[in-house]
Amino acid sequence: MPELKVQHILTLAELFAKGARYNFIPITTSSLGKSICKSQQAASKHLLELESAGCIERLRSGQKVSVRITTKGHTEMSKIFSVLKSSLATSPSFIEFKGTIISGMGEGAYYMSLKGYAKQFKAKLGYAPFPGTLNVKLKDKEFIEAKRALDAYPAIMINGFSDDKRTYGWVKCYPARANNLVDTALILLERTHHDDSIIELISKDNIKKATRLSTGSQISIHVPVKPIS
Amino acid sequence: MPELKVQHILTLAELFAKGARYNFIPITTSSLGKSICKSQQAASKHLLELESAGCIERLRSGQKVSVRITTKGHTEMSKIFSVLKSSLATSPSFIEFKGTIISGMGEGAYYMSLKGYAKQFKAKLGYAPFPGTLNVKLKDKEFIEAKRALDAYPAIMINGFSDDKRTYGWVKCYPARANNLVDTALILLERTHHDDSIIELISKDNIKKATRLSTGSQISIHVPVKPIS
DNA sequence: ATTACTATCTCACGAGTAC
DNA sequence: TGTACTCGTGAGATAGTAA
Repeated sequence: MPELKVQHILTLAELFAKGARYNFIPITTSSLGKSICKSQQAASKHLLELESAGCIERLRSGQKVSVRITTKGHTEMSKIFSVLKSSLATSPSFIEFKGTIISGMGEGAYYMSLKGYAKQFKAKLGYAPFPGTLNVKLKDKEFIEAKRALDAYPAIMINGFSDDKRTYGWVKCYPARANNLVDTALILLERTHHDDSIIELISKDNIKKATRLSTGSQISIHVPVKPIS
Repeated sequence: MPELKVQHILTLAELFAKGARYNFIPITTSSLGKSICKSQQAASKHLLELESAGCIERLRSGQKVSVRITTKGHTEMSKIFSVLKSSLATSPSFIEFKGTIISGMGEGAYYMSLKGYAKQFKAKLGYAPFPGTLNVKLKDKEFIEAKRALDAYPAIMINGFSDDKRTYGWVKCYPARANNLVDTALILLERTHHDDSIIELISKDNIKKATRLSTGSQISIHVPVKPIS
């Protein structure tokens, strides 16, 4: 944590902006006050405090006062800057879901086996999924929100299609890893009868077997995403 | 000026660092308090204020609370960031001197005409200077400091030499522009009898004539320098 | 015009505590 | 455990003013 007082940050930034890093810059406390949206008195105090903190130097020639930022002032500012920089640079490399396995498997199997989907899965995911989806009831609102967030990320699109009877909606696939053990894909469906708190997973093999999990078990799903710039 | 309160900057930065930009992150006010070196109460208030400012959203699931930074929060943070960024990026492209022309011209002429200097001037500056230097009395301490600052920048070096009688010191030349009118060079001498408050200028032609200035006139000298990274 | 002192006010913070 | 209230203290701000 930088030792620069937070309320001095913008004042020091203003001095930098005025070019006071490398030369003594003539400045009045009232103009500085206006720049930082504070009173003349506040600006005066800031300068006094920055000076005694060793962040700036002042030169007086009679009435006029000039200010220059010291190396320490520069260092302190850089510290703050890099804290903010690294903060803003943070972007997720994955989105995590936690929940409980619920029944499922029945209806999903029907869809997975439809040729219109199966062919695309094979082509785009590299495998024909085990016939059936694993349904997971999300534990918390937080994960329901995460599901919405995930929706904004690019996915592998499985297109919808029609047969004689009806039309089938698209499916968005997000390759993921369940319990850090099994490769799977989280799927978002164009049309679903599930509520928001349920997500579905598909996999090459039977996930329940592979993870030795059964209905009621806790499961965590780790979905890698490309950081948004 | 950003509307984010300054004391919230580090708190928001901490939330960013925890990854709260893209997902709801579970966080307790006491852990947040520790992170920002404040009390649990302060952290709680910061969150309340950031929330009502529209910078964050909170989700409660019973006991647990999760926080996510909104687009506005991101925007506000970015504003602060770019203020600091542009401030720190500021570096001088020139150093300015202001002063009064004083006599001079006499002694300087002698040195300028010495072959040991004249040859180097011709080779390194591209011209043989008008025989004589223009002496400028700096107006303020600020400019005396600027002179010291200038000394740290790379210059065109005119080497010292010896003849039968004595040795002559080096001369550092900084190409400059006087009154935004005449190309000149500010010179710093290894040995000088002048005090700190006087600088000397050389030029291809007679500066006084070119600028129509005479002893006692105000003059400003603009010395371009390469920004320090 | 300046800077910076004193007095006053506001509000940020921490302590204690209810829920 | 949590969050967030009230309240007291003091830092940080402004107003007025001296130099």
